[in-house]
Parts: sequence; structure tokens; C-alpha cells
Amino acid sequence: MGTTGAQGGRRVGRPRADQRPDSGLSPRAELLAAAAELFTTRGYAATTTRAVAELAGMRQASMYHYVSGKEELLADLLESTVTPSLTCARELLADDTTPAEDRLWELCRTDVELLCGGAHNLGGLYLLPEVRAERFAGFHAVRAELKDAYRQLLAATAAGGALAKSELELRTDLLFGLIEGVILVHRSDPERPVSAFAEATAEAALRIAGI
Amino acid sequence: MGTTGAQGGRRVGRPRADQRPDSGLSPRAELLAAAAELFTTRGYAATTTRAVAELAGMRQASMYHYVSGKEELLADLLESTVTPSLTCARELLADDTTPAEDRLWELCRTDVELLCGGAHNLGGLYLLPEVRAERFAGFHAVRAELKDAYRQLLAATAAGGALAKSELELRTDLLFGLIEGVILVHRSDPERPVSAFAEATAEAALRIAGI
DNA sequence: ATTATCTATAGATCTATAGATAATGC
DNA sequence: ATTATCTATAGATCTATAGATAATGC
Repeated sequence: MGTTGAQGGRRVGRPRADQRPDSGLSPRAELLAAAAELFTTRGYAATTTRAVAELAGMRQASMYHYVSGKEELLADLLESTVTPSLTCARELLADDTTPAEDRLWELCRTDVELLCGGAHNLGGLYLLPEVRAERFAGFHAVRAELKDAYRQLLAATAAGGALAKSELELRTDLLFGLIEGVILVHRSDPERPVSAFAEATAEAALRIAGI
Repeated sequence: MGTTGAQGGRRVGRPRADQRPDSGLSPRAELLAAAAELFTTRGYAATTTRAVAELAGMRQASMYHYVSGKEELLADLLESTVTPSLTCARELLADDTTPAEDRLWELCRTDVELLCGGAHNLGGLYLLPEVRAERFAGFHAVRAELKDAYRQLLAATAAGGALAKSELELRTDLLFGLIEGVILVHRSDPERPVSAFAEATAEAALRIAGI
């Protein structure tokens, strides 16, 4: 099982000062979960290493046993957030038996579910100003690929195929903007049931696309 | 003229250590402009009072002669950003000679222009996680009124009038989400000409609305 | 005298390292 | 012996105040 599962009561190493019921997560996963919550609610810069570590159940210094610092936590969270969307996009691009309109709808729906579905508002990480830094180039590359999948699917539709290149780019930007904009909608009303909202957003996306 | 204009060479008070060509702005306006640039690019928490003051051309401590701290700067910037949109919305709501469809289009277009038009990406302030704090309730109240104007205009259209209440709320959220989402689009491509983009977004907004 | 600015700094952080400690493993 | 954690802390900030200074105004 490696280091992932935290079994039973008996663990190697000095016990934690602050005893708590076992979360079932590895210490690194506990740190990531704590960082996700704090980064999305308070912001990255405003979150101290102490706040992350203590929410994860350990002392500030102990965090450095698992990660090099806050940056690594954010980089990990970002990649883990966008990767599932990209996986979905690749599958839909490869599926040439389904009409492009339906595949685009499905990509929108899934993406909204993923952006709004997690325990914390993980999509909110995209909004952090720090994310633009060079350090997170990996995340940006994956996101660019995802956006390109939207473009390709849009171009494969009847309505999209009729567009000039620059017009296609604009529609893609608006479409992608709508999808990412749901992060803001979700932030302002986190109680809304996600699944119906995701479908409604997908309908709206197709309407923007001109379908 | 009050304290707004900085005339000629001769000014009361000790000269600044770092001499620069006159910006034509009052010291407070210089601070606000500096804060706008830094808050939108680096984020609020990551921006130090020193960075703001020095970009504005004065020493860190001198800032406190004009403002009580960073919070006041952000509060001011937020309100100054949303107020023009609300003014426009009120005028459009009062205008009962123009079809609601056209007024909704115009509100969308103007709002996008305002969000994306400024020197810095001022709309980007909306994305800062700190903005949710109670301290900025004034901003949230104004924004809620703006969103309600969207709802009223949408309800006044032929398509919107046919919707059930919950459906109208959902459409309003999607519409408002699209408009605010353009902040993200603008951030990822700040070079795009704003005015054509604003019109394209307004068209897309009407399509979402079902018009 | 009034004003706008400056320099200096106390007090409060926050990060990241060093070294100690309390478990299990062998 | 190995490991995970702890406590302690040095060094680097950052904020906000105190008090000095260098202009103009009268």
C-alpha cells in the first residue's frame, strides 16, 4: 500500500501533538486538502504555511517533510484539477461516431461538473492571481490543450464549420469564457445543485456556439 | 481645484526623495492607480504597502498620510469599478421607449467595455479572494443591484417574460456569469480590441437569454 | 505656521532550517 | 536504526507609528 493509506492505530514516528480521528488520508493528501480549502477561500498569498499545516493536523515545520512549500501544493492542486477535464476532452475528440454537437455539449457539461463538483470550490484556484506565474507553466499548457479541444469540437459542428478562422477563435473564447465563468457563479451561490446547473450551462454554451 | 490637480513646480511640503515627472494626479489618485496595477497583477495579499507607495512615487510611510492602508485602497477601487455599470443599468431600466432586448444588449456591451476597458485590468479585482470579506459589503450591495437590473431587463423581454421564476433566475445567473467571465477571457488575451469583443459578448448574451 | 514628505524603528509576523524526541522495526 | 514528528529559532520580512525635515504661506 505504500505511504497512501494510514492504517490502524500504530504508526512509525513521533505521534502528533494534536491527536485527531484518522482522516484516512496520507499526510501529503491531508496537506493538499487543507491547502485547497484555504487557497480557495482566503487566497494563496494570504494563506500561511502554519495555517495549512495546522488545518492538516500537524505543526508548521512538519509540513516540510512532505512538500517544499506552498508553491508545490498549489502546482499539484492545479494540475489535479484540470487533468480530468483534459482526459474527458481527449476521449471526446477521438470518438468519431457521435455528432460533434453532442460531444461539445458533453464536454461542457463534464467540465462544469468538475469545476463546481469538488468538496471545496477547486475551480476557484483558477482565479488566483498567482496562478499566472511562470512556475505554473505546466498547468497553463494543459489548459491550453483543453481550450484547443473546445476549438476543434466547435469547428467540427455544422455551425462552427461555416465560420472564418478569426470568428471561430472568438466563439471559442466566448465558449471557454462561459465555462470558466461558472466558477464565479458557483462561488456566489455554492448551494445550487451542480448537475442541473451543468446541463443548463451546456445548453447555453451550444447557444453561444450558434447551434 | 482643491487637492486634485498638482500644478507647476512649487508644492508645499518636503519634496519627494524620488523625483519624477509630474503625473498630473493627486497623491491619492497616484496611490489608487498603483494599487490597481499591483492588485490586479500580483494580487491583494501579495502586494505590500511598500510596493504600492513606491510605485506611486513616495516612501512606504507617506502612504498613510492619504489612506488608512491597503483595505481602503481596495474598497475604493471596487466601488469605482462597479458604479459606472450600475449608473448605466439604472438609466436603461428607466428608459421605457426602447425594447427590452435592445436595452439588455446595451447593458451587456457597456458592462464588458467597462470591465475590460480600463488601463489596468480593473475587472480583475472582482476575482480576488479577499473581495468576499465583510469589509467590502458596499461593493457587494452595488453588484447585487446590478445583477438585479439584468434580471429585470431579461424579464421584460418577450423570451424572458415566458419563463418561470426559477428558470428566470438561472438564466440571469448564466447571463451575469458570461459577462463576468469575460474578465477571464480578457486576462488571457489583453490585446484583443475591446469594442468588437464587447459587441460579440452582447450578442452571445442575448443568445443565452433565448432571444 | 502649515504641510507633505522623509528616516528610523518597534512589534508582529512568516518561512525554513537545526536539532531533539518518541514512536516502530529489526 | 529508521521514521515522523516535535520544539526552538534565525533571518527576513511587513505594517504602522513617532518624530525629524524641507518646502511654501503669511
